[in-house]
Amino acid sequence: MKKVIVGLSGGVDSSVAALLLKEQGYDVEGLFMVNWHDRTGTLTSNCTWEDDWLLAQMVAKSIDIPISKVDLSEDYRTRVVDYMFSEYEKGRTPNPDVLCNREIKFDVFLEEALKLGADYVATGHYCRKGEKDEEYQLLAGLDGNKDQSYFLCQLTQQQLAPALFPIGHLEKREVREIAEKAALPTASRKDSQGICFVGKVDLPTFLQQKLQPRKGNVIEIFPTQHLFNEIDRSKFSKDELLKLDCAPYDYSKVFGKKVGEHNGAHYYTVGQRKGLNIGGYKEPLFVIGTNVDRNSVFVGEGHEHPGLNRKGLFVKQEEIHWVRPSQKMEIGQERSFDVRIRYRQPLQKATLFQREEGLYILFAEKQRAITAGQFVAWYNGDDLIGSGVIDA
RNA sequence: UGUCCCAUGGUGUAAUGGCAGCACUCCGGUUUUUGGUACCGUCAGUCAAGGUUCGAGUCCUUGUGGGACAA
Repeated sequence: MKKVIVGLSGGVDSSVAALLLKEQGYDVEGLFMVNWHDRTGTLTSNCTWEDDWLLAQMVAKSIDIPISKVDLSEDYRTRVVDYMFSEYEKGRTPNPDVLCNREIKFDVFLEEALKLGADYVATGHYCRKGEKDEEYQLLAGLDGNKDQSYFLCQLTQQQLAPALFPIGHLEKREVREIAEKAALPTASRKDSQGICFVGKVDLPTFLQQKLQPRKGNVIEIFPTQHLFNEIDRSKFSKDELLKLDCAPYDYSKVFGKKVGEHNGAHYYTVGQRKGLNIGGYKEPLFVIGTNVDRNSVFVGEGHEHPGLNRKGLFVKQEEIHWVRPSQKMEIGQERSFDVRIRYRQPLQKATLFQREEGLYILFAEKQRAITAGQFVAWYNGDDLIGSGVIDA
């Protein structure tokens, strides 16, 4: 009998994953991860890992599987949280949960599970595993509303090999129903939110552990800025145009009007509306850029501000990751994909251009708030082909 | 100093003498395994003192504060 170790989190999804595997006849064991002890800046003070551990144990008992726990908080701190601070410090906006999957759940945790003699490792992610062209596929979950493949966009073939996603073909509603029928103690437990294992935090407060507040100016950039003028496209080569279309605007050298003050540019991210403390406008102000060296936050009025909507983005060569190595593009090649730049975003038509320095991604429609440090993932329909960190 | 104009939530603005409304901000909530977005909701105002009127944000007087022109 094949042995599967399930990452039981104390939530409904991993509970049902374990239950289904058990019903399918696997030798199932639960393994609970402790990744975070600190509560600094946490909003849900009553929601600590102890509660989750208790729930996970109750679930294990309920479906009659052994369970143990493993403390990975050391790795979580160095490989997820430190990365988070360092990215914010550089003025970029990281995605800790993508890192958590790559570095913890499908790395350290996976190793632990294999040490315990597991043939497979399962999680409660809404995504599916397939096989094609002699490699594993990471497929979107069938519940289009819950699809979590985006969070696994950095996994490798080696990480995918022992993985099982028992609930990827189900709708959230069905998962809850299964949990209810089996009377699992997690059946009606609220879905988790916020940074996984840390929870919902007030980000500026959380970041203040490492990043000191520093007063700086909020500067409004007007949509009439010459920066936004259409260029004469006949004067440039195709590759020059590609670079221009995929480059961010540089606001630090153009005229802008000081409209307020902030406590540190590194606390802000592109597309952000709340927290600027500036009123009196007809339409809301959005952050359209930050500069941590000058400690400036650049804002623009309204959803349609040209600085907020861009045609393309760039991923550095060393940041490109192919979930499906067979699909890797050659230098000079261009291909169409379905792309998203954030969780739950409907897939966007885009063309990828592989160049020596990296990947240029040009969208059919302008994209709102393209953010450095976030992940871009490209799909072929359901099939997550690759991903990378947005450089700019 | 003379004349004129203005004063409404934190901000920007509406209201023939007849229930002070809208937008932005803030705060709270919903959605969301990242940040962010979106959606819903609450709080909050007629510069001060008198007067006219059934009734004043609105008209009159004075004061206070700001702006413009004049020298």
